[in-house]
Amino acid sequence: MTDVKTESRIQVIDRAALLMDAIGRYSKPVKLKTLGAETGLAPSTAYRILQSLISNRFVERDSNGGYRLGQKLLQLSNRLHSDIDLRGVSLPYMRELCDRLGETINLTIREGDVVIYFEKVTPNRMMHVNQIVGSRAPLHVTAVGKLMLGLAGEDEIESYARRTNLPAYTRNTLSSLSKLEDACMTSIRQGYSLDNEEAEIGVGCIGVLLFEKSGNVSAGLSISAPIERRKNEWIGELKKAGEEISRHLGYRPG
Amino acid sequence: MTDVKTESRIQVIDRAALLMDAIGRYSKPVKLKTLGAETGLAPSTAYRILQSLISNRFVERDSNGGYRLGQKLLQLSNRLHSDIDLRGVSLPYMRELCDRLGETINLTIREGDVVIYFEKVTPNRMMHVNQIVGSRAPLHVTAVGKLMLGLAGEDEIESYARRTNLPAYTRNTLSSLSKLEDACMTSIRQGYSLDNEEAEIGVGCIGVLLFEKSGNVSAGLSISAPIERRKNEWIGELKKAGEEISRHLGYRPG
DNA sequence: CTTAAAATTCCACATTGTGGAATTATTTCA
DNA sequence: TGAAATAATTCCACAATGTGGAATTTTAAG
Repeated sequence: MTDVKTESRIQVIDRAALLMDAIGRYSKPVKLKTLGAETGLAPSTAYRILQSLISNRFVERDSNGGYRLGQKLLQLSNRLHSDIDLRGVSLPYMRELCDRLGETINLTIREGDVVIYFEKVTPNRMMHVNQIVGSRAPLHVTAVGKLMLGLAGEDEIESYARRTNLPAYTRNTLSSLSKLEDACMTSIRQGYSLDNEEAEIGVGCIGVLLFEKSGNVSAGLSISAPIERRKNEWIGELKKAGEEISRHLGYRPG
Repeated sequence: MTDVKTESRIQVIDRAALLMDAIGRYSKPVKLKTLGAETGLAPSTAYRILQSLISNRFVERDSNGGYRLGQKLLQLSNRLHSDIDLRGVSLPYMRELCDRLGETINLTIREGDVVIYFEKVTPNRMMHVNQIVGSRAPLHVTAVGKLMLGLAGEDEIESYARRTNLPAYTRNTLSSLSKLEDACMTSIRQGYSLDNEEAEIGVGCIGVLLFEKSGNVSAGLSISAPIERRKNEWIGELKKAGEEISRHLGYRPG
C-alpha cells in the first residue's frame, strides 16, 4: 500500500510547487530568470504565480529582488498535527539520550519509499552528525528504514527493491535484494537495526521503531555518530527509550 | 467579491492557501465537509484543490479520510535560506547558553508587526518555557520586539500603536503609547530588553538584537524563563553571545 | 551616456478551473 | 442488519481564469 495513485489536476498548483522547489534548491535568493529556466515556465507566468505566492507569504522577496521561501511555510509546518504528540512525547527522551550519549538523536517517519527526518537533537560538541530536519533518505540506507521494511515483510521488500533498484550511496550500501532481506529480518528479530556507513561513509547509526496505540509503526528513533565513536552499549539505551516512548504513545505490547 | 483588488492574484492559489490555513487551524485531521464550510468553497472545488495539494505533498490524508498538512511543508520550511546561515551560526551559541543557564533560548525574526519564533533550544529539565517554532507574537509584548520597535524610531512606534491598538495580553502588557515608547527607547539605550510577564503571566524574558554585515537587524536572541528563576547575570551573557553571533554574521561595529 | 538584459505589465485567446447535479461510498440508527 | 441520511467523489457544460508572446519599464553593464 505504499504507492498512492495521485493524479494532479490543477496546473497552477503544480507550477507553484515547482517554483517553490526550485527556490528551495538554491541557498541564496533566486532571480526570476533563473526560476524560469529551472522550471521551464514563461517569465510572465512564473512572475504571476510568484506574486500570488508572495501575497500568501509562501514566498518572499529580498532587498535585491531575489525570491526566497516565505514564513508561511514555517508557520504551517509547525501545525503538522499528525505528529504533534509524537514530537512532544519523544523530545524529552531524545534530549536525555543526547545529553547522556553525546551524539545526535533523530526522529524519523516513513513516507513512501523514504524516511523523513522529522526532529533532531544535537549535542554541543565540535563534531557531530547533523541531519537536516525535513530531509529524506531511502529506506534501505537507514537503520530505521530497514526496520520498517522488515516489518512490512519479504514481499514488500522485494517490491521495494524492484521499484527503487536499491541505489548504492556508499560502498557499504546493501544493494542486493538478498543482503537487504537478511539485514531487515535480522533487525526485526533483534528489535534494533544498524547502519554501517551505508548512507554516508564515516557515519554509523542505530535505530529502533516507535509504536502507537493501534500497534502501528508510528516512527523511528535513531542515534547517528561518527562510526568510530559508536558504542554497543547504546543499543540497550535506545531500545529502552523507544519502548518508553511507545508506551507513552499508548502502545501496550502483548 | 468584496475584496480589495490590490495585486494580481491567482484564485486557485489563494484558495489553496485558505484550505491549508483551515487545516492548520485544527488539531486533528479535518473532513472535507468542514473545510468546505470553513472556507466557503464548494465541496467539489475544495476537493479538487485538495487532490492537487496532496499530489504535491502539501496535504496528506489519514486513514479515516481526514485531511492534514503534508511533509512537503516541513521540507520546504527547512530550506528557508534567508536565514540558513543565521540559524547555523546561532545554534551553537544557543546550545551553549541553554546548557549553561538551563533555560530556553529563542531565535526570533521580525515580520511586519510580529516576531516569529524561528529556532529554539530547550533545556532538559522538568519545567521550562516552550515556545513553538513558527508561532508569532506582537512586537510590543516581547523583549526582542521592543528592541526592534525602538530601533525603528518613535514615529514607527506611534504608527505601530495606531495600527495594532496595543492589545493587552496580560495585566503587565505595555498598552499605552508613552509606556511603550519609554520601554523601547530604554531598551535600545541599554542594548537589551526585558519582558516582565507582558506576553504571559509567569514568563520573563531577556532579549538582544543580532546584526548582520550590512548593519541591518537580522534577528533577535532571547532567553525565556519562569519569572522567579530569571537572573540579572544573564543579561551580560546574552549580550556577549549576541555580539559574537553578530560578528560571525559579518557585522563590524563602529 | 548608451546599450543590453532582466523585470514587469498588457492583452487577446482558449485552456483551465468552476460548481451544480449525478453518482458512489460511508455512516447512522432503527 | 438494512434502509435512510450524510458525506465523498466524479462528471460535465460553461465561461472565467490563467496563459504566454509581445510591448514597456526598470535595472545592470559597458
